[in-house]
Amino acid sequence: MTGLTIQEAAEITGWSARMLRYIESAGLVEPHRSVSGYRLYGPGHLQRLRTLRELLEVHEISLSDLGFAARLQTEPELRKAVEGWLTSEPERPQDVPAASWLRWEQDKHQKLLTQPSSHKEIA
Amino acid sequence: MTGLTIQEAAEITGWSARMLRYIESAGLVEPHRSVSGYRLYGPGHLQRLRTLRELLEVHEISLSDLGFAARLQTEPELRKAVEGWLTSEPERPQDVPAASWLRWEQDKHQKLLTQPSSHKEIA
DNA sequence: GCAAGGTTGACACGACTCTGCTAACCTCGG
DNA sequence: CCGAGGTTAGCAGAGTCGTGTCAACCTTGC
Repeated sequence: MTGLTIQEAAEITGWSARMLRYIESAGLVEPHRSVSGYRLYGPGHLQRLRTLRELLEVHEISLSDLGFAARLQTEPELRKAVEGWLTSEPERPQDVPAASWLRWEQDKHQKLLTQPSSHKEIA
Repeated sequence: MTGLTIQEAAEITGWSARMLRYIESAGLVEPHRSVSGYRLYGPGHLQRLRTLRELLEVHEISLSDLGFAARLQTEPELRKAVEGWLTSEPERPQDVPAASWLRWEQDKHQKLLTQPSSHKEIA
């Protein structure tokens, strides 16, 4: 009783049990384990799972994106390199109206949303 | 002569012509165009392409990652949301030793490196 | 005017993502 | 002890990424 089982956690967070395991494999939300190996989700985990859902849906990002964001936070080298590259304008600043890659980045998620995923009560 | 053709640019930057078009479609390096539609790469573009190469290889990131980083810079909402999520510890701070997702994020690139891509003189 | 090389569009392929499902096995509660 | 439900491992299938290649057509240089 030091946490909910994976099925319970799944039901109240809206993820499937399968996805909870996947998310764990990605290191994003890692529940405790009972002595016998059962996953035990505490309130903090549930909260984190719910906000994760929010985050991904609202901003149309992927788990990989989040993983990369994490790297950006913990690898200053990387952060500097990336920011440096992004802010150094190629030729003329007006060339890229800050919309092309944005389009691109969002298009690839656009398609994901059009496929009717079984549990996805966004509508 | 206001820029190199795609083939020339490809040769001196190490990308393939195909990839230059792909990179352009991602909005990351967009050359000028001649009246007849030929891509014209200037010194700035070449520089950007070289550093892009560096960036991706050294830090093992993808074009999508870079696209996401760009979004982070221009969408404060997103940035705040992501940073907020990442810094809110799930239960105990020691749970995730800042290595799991890092592993995960790098593993997926690890494999990419093991496949012998035709032009990739990293060795 | 013709070969070399540019343009877009499409197919293809392997690796990876996200997700469901099934199998074989372990654990818990009554 | 037995059924519900947990665990891992793996297949599967649609979609994306990175990349090559090929076709059909246009442009340039000589």
